[in-house]
Amino acid sequence: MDWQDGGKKYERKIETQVENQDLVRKKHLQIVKAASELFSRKGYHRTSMRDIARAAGINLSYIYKYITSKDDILYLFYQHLHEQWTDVYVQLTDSRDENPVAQLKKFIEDILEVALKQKSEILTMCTESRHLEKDSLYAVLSAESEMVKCIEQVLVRGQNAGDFKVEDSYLAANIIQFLVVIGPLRGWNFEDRYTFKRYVHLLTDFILAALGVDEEVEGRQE
Amino acid sequence: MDWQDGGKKYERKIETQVENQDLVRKKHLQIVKAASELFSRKGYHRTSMRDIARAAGINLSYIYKYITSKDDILYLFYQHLHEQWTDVYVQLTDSRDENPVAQLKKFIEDILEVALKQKSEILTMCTESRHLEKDSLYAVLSAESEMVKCIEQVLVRGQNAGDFKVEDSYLAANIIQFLVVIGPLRGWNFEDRYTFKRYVHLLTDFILAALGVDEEVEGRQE
Amino acid sequence: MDWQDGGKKYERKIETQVENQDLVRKKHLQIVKAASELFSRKGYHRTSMRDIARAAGINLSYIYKYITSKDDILYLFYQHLHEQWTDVYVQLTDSRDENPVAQLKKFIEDILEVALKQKSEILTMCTESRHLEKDSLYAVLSAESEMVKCIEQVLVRGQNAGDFKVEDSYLAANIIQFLVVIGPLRGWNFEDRYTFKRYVHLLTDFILAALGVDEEVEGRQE
Amino acid sequence: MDWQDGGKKYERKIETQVENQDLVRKKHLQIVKAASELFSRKGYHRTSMRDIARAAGINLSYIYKYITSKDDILYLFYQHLHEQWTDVYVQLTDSRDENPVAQLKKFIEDILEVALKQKSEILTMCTESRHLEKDSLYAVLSAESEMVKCIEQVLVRGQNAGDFKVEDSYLAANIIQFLVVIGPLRGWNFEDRYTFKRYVHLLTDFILAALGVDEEVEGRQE
DNA sequence: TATGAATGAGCATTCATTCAT
DNA sequence: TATGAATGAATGCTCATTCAT
Repeated sequence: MDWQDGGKKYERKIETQVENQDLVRKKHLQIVKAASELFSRKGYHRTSMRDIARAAGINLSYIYKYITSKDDILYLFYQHLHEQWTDVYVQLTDSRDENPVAQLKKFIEDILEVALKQKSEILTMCTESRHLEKDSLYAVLSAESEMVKCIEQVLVRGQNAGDFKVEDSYLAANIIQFLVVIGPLRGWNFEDRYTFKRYVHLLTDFILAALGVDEEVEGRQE
Repeated sequence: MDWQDGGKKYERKIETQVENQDLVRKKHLQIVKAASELFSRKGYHRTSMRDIARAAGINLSYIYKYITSKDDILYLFYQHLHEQWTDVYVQLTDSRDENPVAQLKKFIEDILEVALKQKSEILTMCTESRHLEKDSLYAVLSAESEMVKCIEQVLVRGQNAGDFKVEDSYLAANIIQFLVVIGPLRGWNFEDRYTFKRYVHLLTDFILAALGVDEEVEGRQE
Repeated sequence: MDWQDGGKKYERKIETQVENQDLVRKKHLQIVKAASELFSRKGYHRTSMRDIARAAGINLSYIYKYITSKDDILYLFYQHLHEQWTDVYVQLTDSRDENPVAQLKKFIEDILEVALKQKSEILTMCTESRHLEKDSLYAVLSAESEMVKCIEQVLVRGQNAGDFKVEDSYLAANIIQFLVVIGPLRGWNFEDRYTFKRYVHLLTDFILAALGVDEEVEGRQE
Repeated sequence: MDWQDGGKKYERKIETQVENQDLVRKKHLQIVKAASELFSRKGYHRTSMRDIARAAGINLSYIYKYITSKDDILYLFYQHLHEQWTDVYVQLTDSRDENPVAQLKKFIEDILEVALKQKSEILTMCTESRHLEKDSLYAVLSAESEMVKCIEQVLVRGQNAGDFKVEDSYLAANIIQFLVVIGPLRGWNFEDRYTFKRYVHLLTDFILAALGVDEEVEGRQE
């Protein structure tokens, strides 16, 4: 089962009072954009529905035509972030004919690029996920679990091909998934210490070394 | 500069209306113990001062003699957690005559043991830290930064001794510090998939491999 | 002045934006049927316009072409109930040549039958009437007052004929009008304690006895 | 089982955050007095917690130390009214040695006097009772049912003594209980049509006649 | 005739905090 | 040292109603 199918399976439906699906999508986007910025700046709990309504330019009560509770917005926020990740994971899954090492390198670079754009959102994503209601949380966790599976598949293939030495591919996949968000989570500003390119290089090297890949040939340097 | 001195430097003072320092310490402990459990269960924002007072067995208004705001309690919570880590970092710093590889191994094992005990607190710590007020946040971040420095020193020593191959010791130290909390952060129950011992082994191997240590001699297995 | 004329006199006009009177009647009926059920189940205030619109199958905004405010619907609800009573009162008035005792007996039986059908509506009618706006309330009260007058006329005739002994026919008429709804108001389920027939018998006896009618001849029993 | 014992059995407890029972009673009284007036004037749903707080002279949030929800206030309102009735029912029960006819007469006079004082409250009581939450409603209904039992006992005794002719004492008791509140329920202002004394006389006569008491000796008149 | 989009005012309730003693 | 009484501001959410088409 790959990411694309798996992710859909556990998707939670947001109930709306408006039928027009285009409009729903548009308003959801409007809401989620406003909320993203606010959640990232003040956190979920310190952001009031009033704040969101104002920032989204939608009347407070009217927002409730498109969602049923504040939790929906948090879930929309996750969905929105995940959507931007999907491409990268789909590509990772689709490129199964390539050399696993190259595959993984590409993936790390791509996902870090996405993560760079979502810097503050990712922090929010990680810190607020526990405040999701049960259903939403389950949907988010299962989406994440699908992503980890994608990585794991690559590791297993690489292991079989003799490219990687991994004792436990599940843990390794989790660690990798975890490491690609370390930057936003620790609040690093890449201008301060590393260029983005160097950061990608260092993190890739760390991961590949951990997977037992002998990288000495390479001499990329800034 | 080592962890013990450094940590103190940036400590934020909590202003109390009570002089007796012993009493203050005692009450703070009472408060923090109650709050830890509540924060871990419900999160910072969903925990009310009333909840804390009740759980701590201290009159709500009386609590304000020992703190000035709810944020103080969150800060106390961090202090309390960090204190339990300090020993491990102090030991890491003190054992500078040992072989860096052994030193690091010991450190990882020790810190994972502490982290295991604090499972839910660590999750809370990571998810709620951003809700600290500016001063508190700064104090916490600088404490963390000191811890990272301790790790970095070991890496540098190991690098110089030819034990480690690390291109950037700062990033590596950060990653290690980050990885030792991956378990609580992802909510892993070790009973489910790994024994604690195996988990320590796998994570240690991953890190050592990333640092270029050739571990093939070892064959620890459960 | 009799019921039919009297009732019309004080009728409050519901202003509509639609001319076609047939259509208005049709929509009003649609609305009132939906509202009846909802009011009876949840009460007036807990029933939202949205609920009514949905239940009636009419677009929410479109409803406002046929009414001007929610209060109008409550008034329509009363009108609708009263209409079902009218027949009984008209018949009571029309049968002025009969023996007053027989007349009253027939009336009680008929009105209880209607009341049985409207069980939950009657409860709603009595409990929500005070929430009518001034004009509507006045219209409803005057309609009720006409009904009481119908009963009073019978009592007066019976008194003059020596069938009844009533010191104050106005109060007696009011009491009778009041007693015929006691069942729904107290929420009695006739299956539990009485059959409907026995209930009619008991109530009729009570009223006739109060009016000084000597009923000993009769021996109706279930 | 008599009213006093029976009533207590089903009493619902209102949970407070304040221990001091005297204070609780005092505040409850303050709240209930304000609420009575407001409920009677505007009805339960149109009365906001803010209204009540303002009228009671208690800070809105502080009210919640003494109650847990708005429904509690409605229940308090019933309790408060019922308390004023209790005396009359206790007296009715205690006077079981007297002549049932006299007993009943006294009861009707007493209860009408109480009802006169509570004119608008009684209307509210009857119209809003259905909006009580389940538990509260059950408590109120069982209290009412105890009152009816008190009346029924008198009827049964009178029946056995040959004073009353009642085919079904349960229904008769219910009717009597119902009739004593007819005045407030129909919104009668006694100044308009009857003096209070005459009203008592007329209603008493109606009830006694219905119970088959031959009243012709009496000639009370205004 | 009919509809979907939109609004402002209001709701019950909770909170961190302070006052008075 | 310790407590119970009290407060103001805010929160998520709902509602009757109107607008624009």
